[in-house]
Amino acid sequence: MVSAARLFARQGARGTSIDEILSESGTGKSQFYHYFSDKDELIRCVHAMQIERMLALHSVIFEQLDSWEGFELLQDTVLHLLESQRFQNGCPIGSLASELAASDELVRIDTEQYFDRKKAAIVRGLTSMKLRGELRADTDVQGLADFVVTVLQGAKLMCKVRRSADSASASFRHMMAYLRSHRTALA
Amino acid sequence: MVSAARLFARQGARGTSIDEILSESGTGKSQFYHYFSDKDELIRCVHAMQIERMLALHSVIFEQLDSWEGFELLQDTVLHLLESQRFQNGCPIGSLASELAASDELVRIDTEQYFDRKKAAIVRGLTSMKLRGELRADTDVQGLADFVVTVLQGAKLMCKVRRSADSASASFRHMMAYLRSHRTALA
DNA sequence: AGCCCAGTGTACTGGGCGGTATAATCTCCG
DNA sequence: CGGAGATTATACCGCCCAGTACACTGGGCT
Repeated sequence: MVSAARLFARQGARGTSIDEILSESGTGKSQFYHYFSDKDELIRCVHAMQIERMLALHSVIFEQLDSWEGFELLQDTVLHLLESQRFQNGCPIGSLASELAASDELVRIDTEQYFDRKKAAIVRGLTSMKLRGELRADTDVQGLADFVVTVLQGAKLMCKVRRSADSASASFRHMMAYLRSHRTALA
Repeated sequence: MVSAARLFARQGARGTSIDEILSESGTGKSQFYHYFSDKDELIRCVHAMQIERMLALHSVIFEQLDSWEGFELLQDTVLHLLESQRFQNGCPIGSLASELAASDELVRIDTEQYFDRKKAAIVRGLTSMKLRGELRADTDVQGLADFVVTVLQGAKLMCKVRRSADSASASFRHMMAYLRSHRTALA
């Protein structure tokens, strides 16, 4: 499963054969078909696993999203994660979604829920900042959260294509500047 | 070639067979191998064609990017394009890049140049706004252009996954608000 | 007419794919 | 020990894939 994830990131789900995954993981075919009914199920499981892995990895950060430092931490973490793979993979969830969202409805819905959960965490953080009076009362928390998710996802694609963090970090800088433009005098 | 593009958008390049393309376009195999040496070349040609098509389609808008109305027009055009395909495809260039950038270096580089050309058009527009005194003198034109490209790309992925323009249009709204926050008193 | 040849239709090939069948092995319990 | 059931290795199957071979067409030239 972890082998499958690695290969999917490198060559896409459709571009990876079951035999390849098996030889990389050192297991046999009977094991595979014992745990999964077919390749599509494997793809969905890998995708769901990546989603849970990402959300778990960021869960601590998500709880700190009620401060500017929290958002800084979020973008730093994303950049470090991308750098640790030398900007070669971008976002495994986004990549798989791009490849399969149009043809596999279950993958599409799982991805949608992933974005929803990310957005919800951001909404929570921004809302409590608003309640504390750090954000202006007329701040569009929902739209802003969508905006953050969009920028994060776009930035990860930029990294993958450009093999560099330059565009992504510039985008993050501007995103943060915009977020901060909603702060009140008190904050 | 246009059939190939349509199928690639729906099921990805790796998920589309040559036979499928041929039966959809009503041509034979000998024609295909007369014009292309192999499938990879077709993929690259389709990708390059999509890039030129997109840039040509936006060329008029790119020339108007020296005004707020120009940017409004850009985002409206992108949204209309996405809507006309019922948000099922997102960005064909971004999708293909997500799928293949890690394994096909030529596709990656073509995509990078596509982003560069888009960015250059935005830089031109913002620079002339700056020279006319509509943007603050300390505006980071380069970074801002990267930011716009990133948001556009992220928004197109959001449309594809969510099958709705809500996230995208919220993101565009906030992007515009941020751009406008750089205007001078005179503008 | 006779020839040529770029362009086209189509049958074919070898290999790799997803998936299955079957036999061997391990594990647990009497 | 012995046997039953779960787990695993491996040989295999049919299909579909990318790519090739080859026969055919029709228009231009002599």
